[in-house]
Amino acid sequence: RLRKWQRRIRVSNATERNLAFALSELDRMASALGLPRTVRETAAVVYRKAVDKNLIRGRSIEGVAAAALYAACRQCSVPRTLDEIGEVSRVSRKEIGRTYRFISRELSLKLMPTSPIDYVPRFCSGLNLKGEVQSRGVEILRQASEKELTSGRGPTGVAAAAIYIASILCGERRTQREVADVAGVTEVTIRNRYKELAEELDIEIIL
Amino acid sequence: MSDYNIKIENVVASTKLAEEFDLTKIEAEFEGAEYNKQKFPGLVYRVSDPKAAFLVFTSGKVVCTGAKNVADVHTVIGNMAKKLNGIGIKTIDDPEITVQNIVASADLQAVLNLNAIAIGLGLENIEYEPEQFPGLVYRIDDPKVVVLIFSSGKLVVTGGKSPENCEQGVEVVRQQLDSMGLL
DNA sequence: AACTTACTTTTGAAAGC
DNA sequence: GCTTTAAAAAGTAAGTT
Repeated sequence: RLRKWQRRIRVSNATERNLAFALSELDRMASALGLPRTVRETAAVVYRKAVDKNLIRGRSIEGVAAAALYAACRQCSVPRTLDEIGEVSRVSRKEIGRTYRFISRELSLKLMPTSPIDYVPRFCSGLNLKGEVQSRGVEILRQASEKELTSGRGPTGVAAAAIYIASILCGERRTQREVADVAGVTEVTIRNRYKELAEELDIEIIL
Repeated sequence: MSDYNIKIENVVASTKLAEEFDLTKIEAEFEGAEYNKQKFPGLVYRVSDPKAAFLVFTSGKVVCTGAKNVADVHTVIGNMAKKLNGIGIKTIDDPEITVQNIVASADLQAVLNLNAIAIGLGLENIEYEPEQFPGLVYRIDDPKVVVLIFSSGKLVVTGGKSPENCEQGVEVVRQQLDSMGLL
């Protein structure tokens, strides 16, 4: 009888300790990424649901925490790439992606892939671009989506290309190198995407 | 009629050619054979007749990959047995060959909206993470196969045990997309 | 900017860590 | 889970020329 009690207390302590560690991990990563409180809370909710469904078995707390944060960012429409989450996590991008798919399916998160539009505000502020450029970029992305120019392409690359074009159209030109750096893609990718967008959307770019 | 250009790209099969193998001896006798026990427990051997690659194990079991059709699998395994006999290694007469996996490609000849397909097939039934990979992953239970769907309309069907499984997989996808008006 | 090479995803068996 | 094999799809990346 007493043994059973002690065991429960021990398990309870371990569970609480793990939860506390996970929450501090979430806080640490969220702080490093400068994420708002709402995202941290969303991530905590996702993590707790994963715990309630025993999804941590065979997985590291760090991995599930990172995956929960990745999912939370997407749910809150302030996406971070797996690479960005990976940079502040001690778990590899590959495992975060794998864990994300697992908890996403098990918790039925049903998240649509990230829209390039969701990256526009962050990328534009990183490039010190005004709201006008953001609006232009978003408009270009809306048209791109309608003309099937985003299927299968990386959201960050498409967003970067749209911003690159918008910055030129608004007379606030940023170089491909600058846009590539804030978006975390290569100049080659921006070149490929922006040429495709300009061509299909009949946008004339005068350099 | 409708031609989806279904093409088998790779066939993986397994069999047992002997009760045991001396991989070190085979490595010494077979030109190009690679065997690093600490790296991988099997010996790797490539042939170009019909092109294929073998993984040979000490247990006598063999895995054959890279063949372009089921007939070639039997051909290359037969050739392999003869080569082994050629260096004095006895092999089992009529080895039971099991096709474990077939990879095929196909083309629906239509540009696809993967976001719409993701919703149409149900987010809980698919995986589509363009940040990581450009194809949408669709797992089918009917013929138990996995289909990778690309925006170009090209498909990759894998996991099937027979060419028929692959064809059925393509047909299931075609029909589902068609019924949702996404083709 | 072109080329080439290479890695992402999926599948399956084998024997061992 | 990993290791090794092969193969396609399309996007992205990295190293050369």
